[in-house]
Amino acid sequence: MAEVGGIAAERLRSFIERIERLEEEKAALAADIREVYAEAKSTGFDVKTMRQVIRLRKLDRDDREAQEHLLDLYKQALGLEG
Amino acid sequence: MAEVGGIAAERLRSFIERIERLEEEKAALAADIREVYAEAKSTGFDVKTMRQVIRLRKLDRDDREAQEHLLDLYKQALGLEG
Amino acid sequence: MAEVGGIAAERLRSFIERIERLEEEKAALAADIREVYAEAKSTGFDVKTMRQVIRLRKLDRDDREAQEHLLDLYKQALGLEG
Amino acid sequence: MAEVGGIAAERLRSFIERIERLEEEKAALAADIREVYAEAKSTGFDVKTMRQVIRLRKLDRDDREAQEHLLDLYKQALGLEG
DNA sequence: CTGCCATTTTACCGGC
DNA sequence: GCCGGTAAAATGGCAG
Repeated sequence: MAEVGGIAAERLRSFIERIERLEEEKAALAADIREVYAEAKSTGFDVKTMRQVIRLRKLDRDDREAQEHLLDLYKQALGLEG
Repeated sequence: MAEVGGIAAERLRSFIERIERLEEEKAALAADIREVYAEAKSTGFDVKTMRQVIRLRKLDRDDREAQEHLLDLYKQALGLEG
Repeated sequence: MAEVGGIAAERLRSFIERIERLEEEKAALAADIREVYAEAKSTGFDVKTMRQVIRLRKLDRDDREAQEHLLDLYKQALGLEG
Repeated sequence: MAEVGGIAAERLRSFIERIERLEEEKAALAADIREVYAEAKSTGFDVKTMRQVIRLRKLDRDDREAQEHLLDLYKQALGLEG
């Protein structure tokens, strides 16, 4: 019985389960991250500040990526790197 | 008739209408922005690149703000600026 | 120096700044809207439900506008109100 | 130089980097998930509906877990399976 | 329990 | 006219 109501049920089930598995791993990582924050906090660090630092470093990274992306656009616009 | 089903109908209506008014203005601005892009495009500029430039400049601004916010947190953490 | 790398730099800068200015105003309105929701919430209204109401009213408005637009088309086609 | 301004700099750096590493892995998983959705979509499935299904299945799982947790509490309270 | 922040979802806009 | 990607809105989760 590969088809139910015109839907390839097995295929769908496979996709769903792959996603659920990945979501599970993602949730586990989120839990790990929370643990690290908790550990840092119990060591006396300020979580709010840590988050801010991490956000800032991420902004820097994003900025660099955006710069590179922009450069690519310019190259493209000028017909370089063909 | 200030109350309907336990809800302060007039008060609610007022909030709703304030929001709808603001949303309208916001939509108008979005339309203006689209127009500017269209004009720029018809002048020969590449819209995609323009968007990227604007995004980049915004990232810079956000970065600066995050820096300042971080500085504030540090000050706070050190008990400065009482 | 009106041209850099074949790009009318001043013209571009002008477009960019117009857009950024408009974006700023748009962001300010978004902030206003958030404030109104916050106020409504602190008055005891449920924000989520308010959003639903607003969405529905917008749909209604869009419908009416579409209807009116259609009516205009018909009138035009029939040579009325020319 | 283990201390800067009263902050155990190395320790902090270590926490930050652990978190960033974990965030990176989390982002990678998010990308994987997006890919699976994309693949499913290109196979003809409706992504929005798939998300709904997954949300529902998660609710079911959470319910079951809550039930089981409650059961454990009861068992414990009754001195069973100690 | 409240407010804030991240993530997710929806809507829009440009390109093909 | 549709698709893909990008930005905005909205919801949910976490810290304080």
